[in-house]
Amino acid sequence: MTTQLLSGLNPQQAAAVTLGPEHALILAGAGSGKTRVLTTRIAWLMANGRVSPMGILAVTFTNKAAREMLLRLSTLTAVNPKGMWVGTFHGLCNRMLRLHHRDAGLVPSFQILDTQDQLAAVKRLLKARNIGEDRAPPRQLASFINGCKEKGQRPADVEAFDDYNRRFVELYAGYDAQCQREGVVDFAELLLRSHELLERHQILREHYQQRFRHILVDEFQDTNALQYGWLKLLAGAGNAIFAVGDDDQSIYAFRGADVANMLAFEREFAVQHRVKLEQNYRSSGHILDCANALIAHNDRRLGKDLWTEEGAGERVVVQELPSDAFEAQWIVEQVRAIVRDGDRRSDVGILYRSNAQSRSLEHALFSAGIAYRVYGGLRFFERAEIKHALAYLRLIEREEDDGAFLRVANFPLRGIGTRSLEQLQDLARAKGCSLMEAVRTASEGGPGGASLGRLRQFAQLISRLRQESALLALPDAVRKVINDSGLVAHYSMEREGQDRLENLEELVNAAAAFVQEESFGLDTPSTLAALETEPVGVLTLTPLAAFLAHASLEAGEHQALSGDDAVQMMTAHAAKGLEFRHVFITGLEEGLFPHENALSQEEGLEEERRLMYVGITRARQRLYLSFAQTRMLHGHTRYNLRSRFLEELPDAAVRWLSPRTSQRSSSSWAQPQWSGHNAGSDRQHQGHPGPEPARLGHPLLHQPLEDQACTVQLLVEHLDSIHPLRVGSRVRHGRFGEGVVIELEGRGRDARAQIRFGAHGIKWLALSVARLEVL
DNA sequence: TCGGTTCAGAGTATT
DNA sequence: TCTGAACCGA
Repeated sequence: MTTQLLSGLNPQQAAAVTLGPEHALILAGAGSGKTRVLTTRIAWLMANGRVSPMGILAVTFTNKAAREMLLRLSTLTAVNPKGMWVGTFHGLCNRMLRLHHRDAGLVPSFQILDTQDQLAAVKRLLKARNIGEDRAPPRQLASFINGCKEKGQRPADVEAFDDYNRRFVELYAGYDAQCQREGVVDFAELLLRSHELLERHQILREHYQQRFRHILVDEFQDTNALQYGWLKLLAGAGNAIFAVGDDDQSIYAFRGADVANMLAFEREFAVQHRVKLEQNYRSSGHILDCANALIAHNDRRLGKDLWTEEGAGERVVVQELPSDAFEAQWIVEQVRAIVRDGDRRSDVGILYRSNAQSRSLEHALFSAGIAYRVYGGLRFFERAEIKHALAYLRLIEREEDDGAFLRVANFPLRGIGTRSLEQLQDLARAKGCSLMEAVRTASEGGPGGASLGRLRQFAQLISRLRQESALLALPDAVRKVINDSGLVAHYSMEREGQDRLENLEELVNAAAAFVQEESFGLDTPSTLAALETEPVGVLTLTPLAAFLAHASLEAGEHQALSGDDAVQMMTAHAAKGLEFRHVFITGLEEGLFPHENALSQEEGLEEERRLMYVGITRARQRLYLSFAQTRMLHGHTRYNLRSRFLEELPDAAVRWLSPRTSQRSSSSWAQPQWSGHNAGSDRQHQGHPGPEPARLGHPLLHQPLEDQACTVQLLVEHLDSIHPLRVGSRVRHGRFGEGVVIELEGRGRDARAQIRFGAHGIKWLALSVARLEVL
């Protein structure tokens, strides 16, 4: 049985899987079979009787990763993994808090605020305190609160060093009080509460320490201080942490992730076993050479080199284009060629640094009639109509939920205006009760007669729904709520309400699917057995409360914009964990990728490089890198240098399709190096390794005839804009002295340059007027 | 309460 | 340039 588990693993993987019950750090390179090692380890531990299913805790960051792990486990073992503690940090903390809600100081059916809800709660707090949003910007306050919580700090722990800060701390305290009153917790609170629970309750802590003999952590490099602290509390004397991560793929420092946790873990736990997984099963050799060479430019690394048993494959293609529009057009051509060669559109991933870049790409793909799908839009449970329906459900579950009350008291419209709601809030504040309670007790001094009647009707609607839905199965209850609340009627009246109606219907389906999943997980005999020592709390949660928690913790799929076989477009961040046969990384320009905001500190640059590394290692077979000489950004045409990352790739693994200028700062504009003849246009698809780049001619001239007129026109326009300055050029000005060009825009007489002068700061100068000496 | 206008800001993102 | 949010008048 165990030999079968180990078959097909390479020596390092097998070593990791079969490590003894001690702490271990697994450095798992991209495409090295990380998930396989994690799940096989769990299966192996159980198969050898080293641990029972309930002795395992496996934690990931995303629901997707958790699902993947459960799926693989179900193929590796006979145990139903649903009852095991496998999930996201937030999911597991939620589970723990439900079980021990009393010790955690929470009501049993506490609700979870997502980011939107949290922001609304913060705004409500500011309003209640009459604090203008200019004095405390809600977003800033929310992120301050989250930042504190992620460092493990309650208001009392935060050092208030100035008045501004003191106000934030004060508001943080007010926010926590408001949440407590309403019985809601935000995402960070789930973790912090759970941390405090373990910290303060020795018996509980020891119970879990003894129970979870093996703690397995996925993507360890992404843990923040609080998550690491939580793991430390769970790690008692007799258990083992199996941490899997890749410092080279740490790209979330900006949201609190701290790679240093990897080293801290080795040190604090006196980790004896560090296993490196370096054999890559995804990409061909040239692609890996690029990845290795690039990441070698980072200083702070644990050190790792990817290799493959497969061949070198095709060289990585680099293409320079005159503008973002041309870049998009070039990609369209390549995708067409790929499809002509028999691959699917969905084999293609197009990556970019920032979402704004998707526009020109979408435009080109759309015009070319190529189906594409952009990741990153609104997700199912984040849609307004769904949030509305959920707000009704939340009020039914817990009438103290003022956030939900305010969201739907007057939606659909029932004549309860802002004014009445404000009065009601004042009343509730004065009485120290919830809005719903305030409606019930309001007589005089509250909202005026007519409004009060409507408010009472609303309150009656909610209690009627509560009573009636209690008798129904969850999906039927959801259907009743969306109908009787008037949501369905409202959206059927709306011109563009059809999609929203469909989404509401989908919510009913989601509830049905949820009920089915849950009953699988909790009612099968094997998992009940696994849960036998579990306090009953989790089983007493109503299906509705459980569904609401599910809706908050799992926002659902990103919307798909087009059919099944579609080109996949996303940011490099979103691509982490995915792979494509063919990958385009676009916009490889200084200021974009690496992003300008990251350039000021060395750490920022290294993170950008890791992001590039993540992008490169997504490709299985072919990798296309492109950059544009000019790009429209924020309404200005920017003239960017090509990305330094391109210089960091090994020549032998790369094929430049466009002539490679020797200096990144040299002007390829002043001396266009393409021949201007339509040489080589009979080639089926340039972009694949083929004839000498020098003989290619400018790739744009390979466009179909009907497009060529416009192409030439565009080229002429671009040539018109020649001037000797580039971003980065050093110049001298009579009055301001020496400076550096940081941006260029306009052309001809309108051309302007933004220049940073030492003592005189940053200035915009018209090139036709200013006397500039280029240094 | 809606619709239009104005204004600022513009990175990456999971739960 | 474009977008989302805030604000004001009907």
